[in-house]
Amino acid sequence: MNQPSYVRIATDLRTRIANGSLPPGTRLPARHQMAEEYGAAEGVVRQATETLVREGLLVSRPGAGTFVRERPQPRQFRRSWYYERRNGSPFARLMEEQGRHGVWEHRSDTMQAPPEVRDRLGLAAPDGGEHDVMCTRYVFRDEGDASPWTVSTSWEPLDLTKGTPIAFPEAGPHGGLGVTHRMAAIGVDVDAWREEVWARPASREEAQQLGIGAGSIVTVIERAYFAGERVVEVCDIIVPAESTRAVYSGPVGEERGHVRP
Amino acid sequence: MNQPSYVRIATDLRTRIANGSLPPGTRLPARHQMAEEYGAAEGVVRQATETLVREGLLVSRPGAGTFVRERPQPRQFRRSWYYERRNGSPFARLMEEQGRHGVWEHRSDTMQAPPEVRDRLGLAAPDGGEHDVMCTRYVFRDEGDASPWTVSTSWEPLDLTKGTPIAFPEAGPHGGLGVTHRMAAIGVDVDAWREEVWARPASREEAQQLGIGAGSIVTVIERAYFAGERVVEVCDIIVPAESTRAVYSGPVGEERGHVRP
DNA sequence: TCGAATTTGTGCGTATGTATC
DNA sequence: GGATACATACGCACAAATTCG
Repeated sequence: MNQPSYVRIATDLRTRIANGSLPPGTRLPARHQMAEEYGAAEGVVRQATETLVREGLLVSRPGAGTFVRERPQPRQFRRSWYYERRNGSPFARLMEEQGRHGVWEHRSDTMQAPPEVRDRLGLAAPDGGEHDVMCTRYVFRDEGDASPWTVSTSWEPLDLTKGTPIAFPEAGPHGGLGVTHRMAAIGVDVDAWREEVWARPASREEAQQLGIGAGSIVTVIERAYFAGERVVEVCDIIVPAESTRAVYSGPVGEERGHVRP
Repeated sequence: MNQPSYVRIATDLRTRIANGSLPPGTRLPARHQMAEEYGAAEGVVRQATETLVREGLLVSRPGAGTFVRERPQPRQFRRSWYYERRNGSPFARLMEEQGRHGVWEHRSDTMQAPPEVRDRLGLAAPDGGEHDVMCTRYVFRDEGDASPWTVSTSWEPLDLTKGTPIAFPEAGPHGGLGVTHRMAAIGVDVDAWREEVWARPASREEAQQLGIGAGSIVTVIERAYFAGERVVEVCDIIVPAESTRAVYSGPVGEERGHVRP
């Protein structure tokens, strides 16, 4: 079975990265040079390196070169159900558990929810152009780390929070605390969560924000928090797929309620 | 802001697919024809269609053409913690809940566990070439559906199951039942599970098995079942990322134990 | 500081092999 | 078997970013 050249080259590079003969940070020879070394055309080498860029093993920077990626310690993004109802920020807590120090930036704006978010929040049809959600964008980082852990976007319905001290998630007396904490402060009892996990190629903007190669893969976690039947928050959590694993765990046993279809 | 041609073409195709003017099953014009229509080179059109193939929107078949993908109903792969400890096969049950009918093929072999599996199962160093795990490969399908939901590979340590009626997961009186059921039959009390979720480009073989385009993305779910501190099964579950979402949900509350780091 | 060399990203055109119809 | 279409491969050119003397 004869493999295409670009697959052979990709495999060769992959093994040389794996066995350490191409350590992180190494700059690969230029395209034309590798083409000569492998006895192949430049386009073929390009296909091979693009493959490894999508796999997260290489990064290319125009004008600079193609580099073996500095692999951050494998990141564990624990998503366990027992997390909330504790003090402090959930992300800060997650990082502390791994001996890291979490920091983040955010920006909150009111807006009219786009149709897809509307649907997830169970909002009625829009009333003219009126703003009906608080949208907050986050970038979460480990203080010592160059590239962020995740970029996230959260939406909360204004009919719940407008005029309350928690309307802005990161401001006021409960600023920066978890959703369940903040909601409890206005008498909303968050009793369940639900997350849908999938993956897709990163957009150009996401790849840049997360410091990953163009076209590489992001894991998408779509979270919802519930108070009874009411959805009180939804959030899109975007993480680089090749360096971060979402970890779920729990007991084996009978159904105990609090599960959303 | 001037975008590259292949991005423009990809965006154009994406919107035409989204708004229904290129319905599922449509065959796109041949590359050389599209190149003429867009006033671009063939290579550029190829870049554009390859992008959409990776996104799961197109499939190309050599000699036949490039087609808008028949989008299966969005698949929900529920992974909730309360699933087990019920009668029947977990997959059959999952499908029933969605009004489908699950079927599957399998093949079991004893083998010596590869290092990575060894590590996950907590096995000691290999003893010569002796077989120490039962490896079972599955293909799970919806009876009415062309492409499988998932291909999975399960490993169970033989020092637990060898010589017992459950040594072959799909044979004997407990064949086809869930891991917790089968283990209970030999007195092993499975009390916790843990899943790591991430994603990567599909291998050629996986893409073919799952009926997705070359280079498109698979979600990987690495599952472990625990009996106390002992890992009694590990399983790699591979699903097409663009059509399947892993769904986790649970209550909000305090830690209740049964969680594995 | 600036300019020259280098490198990637993008684009063009062509040719051949192989699968499909 | 012939026509068609994609996969692979070759080679070239230019713009933009980066590097380095």
